[in-house]
Amino acid sequence: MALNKSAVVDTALGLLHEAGLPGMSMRTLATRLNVQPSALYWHFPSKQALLTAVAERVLADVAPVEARASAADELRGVSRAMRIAVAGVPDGAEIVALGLAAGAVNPVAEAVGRTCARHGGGERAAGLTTALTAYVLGVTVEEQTHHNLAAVDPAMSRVDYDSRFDEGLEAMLAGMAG
Amino acid sequence: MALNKSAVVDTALGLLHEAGLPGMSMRTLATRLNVQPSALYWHFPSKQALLTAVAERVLADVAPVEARASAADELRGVSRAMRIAVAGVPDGAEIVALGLAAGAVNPVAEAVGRTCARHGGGERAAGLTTALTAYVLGVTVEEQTHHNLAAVDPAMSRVDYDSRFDEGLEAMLAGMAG
DNA sequence: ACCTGAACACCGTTCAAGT
DNA sequence: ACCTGAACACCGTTCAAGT
Repeated sequence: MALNKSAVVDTALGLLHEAGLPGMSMRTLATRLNVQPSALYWHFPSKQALLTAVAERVLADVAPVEARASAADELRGVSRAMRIAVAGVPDGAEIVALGLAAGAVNPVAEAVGRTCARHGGGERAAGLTTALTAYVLGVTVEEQTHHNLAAVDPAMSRVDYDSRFDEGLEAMLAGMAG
Repeated sequence: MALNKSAVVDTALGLLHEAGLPGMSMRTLATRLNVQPSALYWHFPSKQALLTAVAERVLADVAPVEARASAADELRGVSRAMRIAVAGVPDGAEIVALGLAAGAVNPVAEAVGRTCARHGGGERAAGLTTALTAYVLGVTVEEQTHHNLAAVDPAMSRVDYDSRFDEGLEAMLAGMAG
C-alpha cells in the first residue's frame, strides 16, 4: 500500500521515542517504512516540513483546559498542558519551537484568549500568550538538551526540571492574572 | 603560531555572523584557521564543547545592570541585556541554551540575586531566574528560527519580535516584582 | 605538545528513470 | 501518482603517524 503523510509522521514519532532527533534521519525513517529515502521527498518537500508536521501532531495533543474560578488557575492549566505534551516526546520542545516559527497554530493562544474573555483583560492576551509559550518552550528545550548531554556524559549533575518549571511558573503567575 | 581555544572561539563567532550555525562546521572552521579539521580536536573534545565555549563568550557580554528604584525596573534591565547579547549573534539563543544546559554560569541568576537582595524577596530569586531566562531564550530561539526559515522561503510572513518580546516581558513583570 | 592525512560512518537532497 | 537507484556534496569524529 502507498505511503501517506500521516504514516510518515507516525513512524517519525516512533523513531523519536526510540532514539531522539539524532536517531530520526530521513534514512532511518525510510528504512523503517521499507522505502528509499528519496521516496519521502514525494510526500514532504524537506525534513523541516516533515518536522513541522510532527510539531502539529504534538501540539494537537495539548489537553484543553476547563473553565476555573480564577484566571491564574486557567493559565497554570494551559501552561502545564503544553509542557506535558511537549516534554512527552524526546526533543519535542525543539521540534515544536520549529513548528511555531514555521507558522503552526499555537493552542496556548486560543486557551489564553478564552481565559481573558471569561475573566476580563482581553487586551493582555497577546502578551500573556507570548510569555507563557516562550517560558514553556524555554524550560523544556533546556531540560531536553540537558537530558541528551547527560546520556553521553553520566558525570553531569542532574536537575529536577519539573519542580524548576513549577517554581518559575508561579513566579510568572504571581501578578499576571491581576 | 599554535592554535588556542580563544582563537578558535573568535573564528567560530566570525563564521556564525557570516553564515549562522549551518555555516559553522568543523571543516569550514578548520579551513578558516588554515588547519586540518582533526586539529580542532586537540583543543576541544567535541563540537558541542566548542559551542559551549562560544556560549560562555556570548554570556560574558551580557551588560551588567545598575541599581534602580524598583525591582521591576532592574528585572526588565537584566532581561533586555540578556536578549541583546543573545540575539546579537545568529543562532545565539540555541547555542546559549546548549551552554546553560551544559552548566555554564547564568549571569541572570547573579543579577536577579542582587535585585532581590536590594529590594527584598530573596526566597523568590530562583523562580524569577528560571522564568526570565527561559522566557528570553524561548522568544529568541523562535525569532532566530523564524529568521532562518524566512531566509529560505521569502514568502513567509514577517514578525516583529522586538515588540513581541517587550509585550510578553511586561505581562511577566506585571506582578513579579510585587 | 600540536598537527597532518586518511579514513569511517554517516547526513539531506536531487533527479533521471521505472511502474 | 508514487517510488527506485544512483549520485552529489556534504557532515562529525578517530587515529596512526609525523614534527
